[in-house]
Formats: sequence, C-alpha cells, structure tokens
Amino acid sequence: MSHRSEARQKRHEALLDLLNKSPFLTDGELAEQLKVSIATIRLDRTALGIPELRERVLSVAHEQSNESHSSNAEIMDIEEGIRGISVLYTEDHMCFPGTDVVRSQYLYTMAEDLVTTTAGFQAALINVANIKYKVPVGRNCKLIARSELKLVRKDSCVIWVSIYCERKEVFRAKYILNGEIKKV
Amino acid sequence: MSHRSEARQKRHEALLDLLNKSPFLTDGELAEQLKVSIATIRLDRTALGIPELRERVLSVAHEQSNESHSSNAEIMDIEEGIRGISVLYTEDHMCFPGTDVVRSQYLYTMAEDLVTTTAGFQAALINVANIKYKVPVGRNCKLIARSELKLVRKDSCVIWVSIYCERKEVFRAKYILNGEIKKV
DNA sequence: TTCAATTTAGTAGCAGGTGATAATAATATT
DNA sequence: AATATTATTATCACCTGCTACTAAATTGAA
Repeated sequence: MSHRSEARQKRHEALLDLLNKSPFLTDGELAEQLKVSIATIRLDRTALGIPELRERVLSVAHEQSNESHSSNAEIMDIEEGIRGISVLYTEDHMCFPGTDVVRSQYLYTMAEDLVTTTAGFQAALINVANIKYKVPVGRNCKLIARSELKLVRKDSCVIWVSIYCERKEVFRAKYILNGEIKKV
Repeated sequence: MSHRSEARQKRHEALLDLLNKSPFLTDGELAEQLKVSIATIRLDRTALGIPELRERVLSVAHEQSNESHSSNAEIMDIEEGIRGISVLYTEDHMCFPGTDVVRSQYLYTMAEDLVTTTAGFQAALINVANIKYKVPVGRNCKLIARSELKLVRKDSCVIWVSIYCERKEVFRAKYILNGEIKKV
C-alpha cells in the first residue's frame, strides 16, 4: 500500500465526512476544502459512487415530498377492526442528540398510526392514551408493533398496542378512540 | 377585463395547481401541459413569484435537512425544573389526510419536547404518560403548551402539560420521567 | 532511473435555467 | 377600418454544475 493510496483513502473518508455534515457542497467547494483539484473530486465521487450535487438535492427533495409526515413504519399485516402489525427501523435522528435513546414520540407515533389503521377509520380521534415506555430503545433497532382491538362501544373503541425489540416488550399503550370519522 | 387577461388568469391558476401537485416540473414540461410556449411560462412564473425548478428543489431539500425531527414548537419561556411554555402553529400536513383534524402525535410531541426541556435533562426517559385529547384541533391554530413540574422523587419526576387553543384546553398529559440522563 | 499509478488541466457538450430584445399575434379604442 | 395596446412567442447570448474525454504533469516505488 503506497503513501499516495493511503492519502487517497484518507481523502475519501474526509469527503464522505464533509458530505455527511453538509450534503449540498459542489465539487468546487469540496475541492477547495480538501485542497485538491476539482478533477480529483470528480474521480473520488465516481469511485465512491456519490452522485452529482443536483441529483443529491433532488433525491432529498423527493424523499421530503413523499414523506407522509406521519411515521415511517411499514404496516405488515392488518385485520381491520381486529389487529395489526407494523415494523419500524430506528434511526439516528430519532434519538435525543448525542445519545442512543429514541424519543418516545417516535414510539407514540408508530403506535398511533397502527391504531388508526387497525380501527379502520380515515382519521382516528384519539381520546385518551396511556403509555408506558418500559425499556429505552436505541438506534438501528427493528421495532415490531402489535395492535389489538379490545373493546367496541357505541361510538368509541379501545385498542392496545405493544412494541417489541427483539421479542422484548419496550413500549405499551392503550388508546381509546372516538370513531366519528368513518373511512371514505 | 379582456378575454386574453382572463385566459392568463386561468392559466396562472392552472400553473399553481400543477406545481402544487408535482412541484418539480421544468418550464418545458409546464409549457407542454398548458399548451403555451416556454417564454410564457417564464413570464407567468416571474409574475407569480415562483422561483426556478432548481431553487424550488433546493429549498425543499434544505427544509428537509434542517428539520429537527422533533417538534417545531418554539419554547417561549422556561423556568428549568419548574415550568415552561411553548407555541406551535398547526399546519396542513399535520392533519389526517383530507380532514381538518390534527393527529394527536403532534400534540404528544409538542408536549414531550416541552417536558424534556422543563425537566432540564439532555434526554428525558419518559416512563409513563397519560394523555387526553379533549377537543379536535384543526390546521392554522396557534397552540400554547404549559408545563408544570408537580412532583420530584429520588430518580423520577412528574410533569403535567396542557395545550390550549384560544384559551380552551384541547390536550392534557401527565408524564412521569426517569431522570437518569443528566444535562451535560 | 524509469515506469506506472495518480493527479491535474483543459476541452466540448448538456440540462435547465436567466435576461434582453425583437417579432408576431389578438384585442380594444377611436 | 385604421390604429394603438396588450399578450404571446422567438431568438440570442450567457450562467452553473456537472459528464465525458484526452493530454500532460507529478511522484512513489522497483
């Protein structure tokens, strides 16, 4: 392994690092920061499979506009009015900054979405929720939520949700819904 | 008001409509869909103050990367360890699709963030939460959350949060926190 | 010293724009 | 009908941030 290859490897890491911090740098800006020519940056980008600025921007923008603004959990199975299962992979940005603890809001949201779907309403008016966050969850965990409709009254119902991480229950919630808004 | 001006006004509406549906259309694509020349599209865009494609994409991408991934509520006042106040303006994307009902997760998140800050912890391990969503909240509401620390035990504490819309309490929650993670 | 890998430089071309200017409609006004 | 007035289109030069390519310079190692 030559000195130059080593230098290049370090530069590659530095490049990834820079783009991680500020993903919208042009080749020119990258070249300036890494003290190499633009041509080198282009070669590095190609070698690392990093697309050009405009494509990077575009992909981020598309993500944004596709984002449902609710949870990113995927519904795996639904028996409407009975039960449901969803999966969510925890990510870095879900944690309290500088920690490996996922904010409970993400578990709440995952649970709420599943509950809404399980109930089979277009919109579920959560009336009351009791939640217990039993075990702190970190990043890169596969979370599985299970919901079960426990009780149906005239215009409300009760649904329980448990979220598991590796078969261990980390979160549990009971939701009481008003079912006023019917599915279209 | 001439026929041509009317036609232009309609075209302007159609243009806004198109961009609302698919925000990343080029001038060429817009021209094709509206059966006018690219030049006209440019004039219309200028008249309506719509920036060019690349700027539109960029601004969306920036929003995305700036998103704190927690709530967008602004903390107005904090007496750490005692109480706090925050404000949040509800937006369209917070509602169940096609309705004017904000998902409870946004209220939950607003409350959780305020609670974390009030407690003065870097990260707050929510242990238990009991919430009641008393009145459905719609878009374009100014929500004000008030938190109050009610009880401190050896390694936990209890904080209440109420969220108001026009002086009416719409949401109420009680959080019990584990205070293991101290502020840095 | 010499060779091959690595880096730099320079060219042409593309997409998706901006601006300015001129030509061409289509509609009003007199 | 002849003449403004307004709306639309066409044309040209220029900009940024690339890609794709070729040619040269540098430099570590054999």
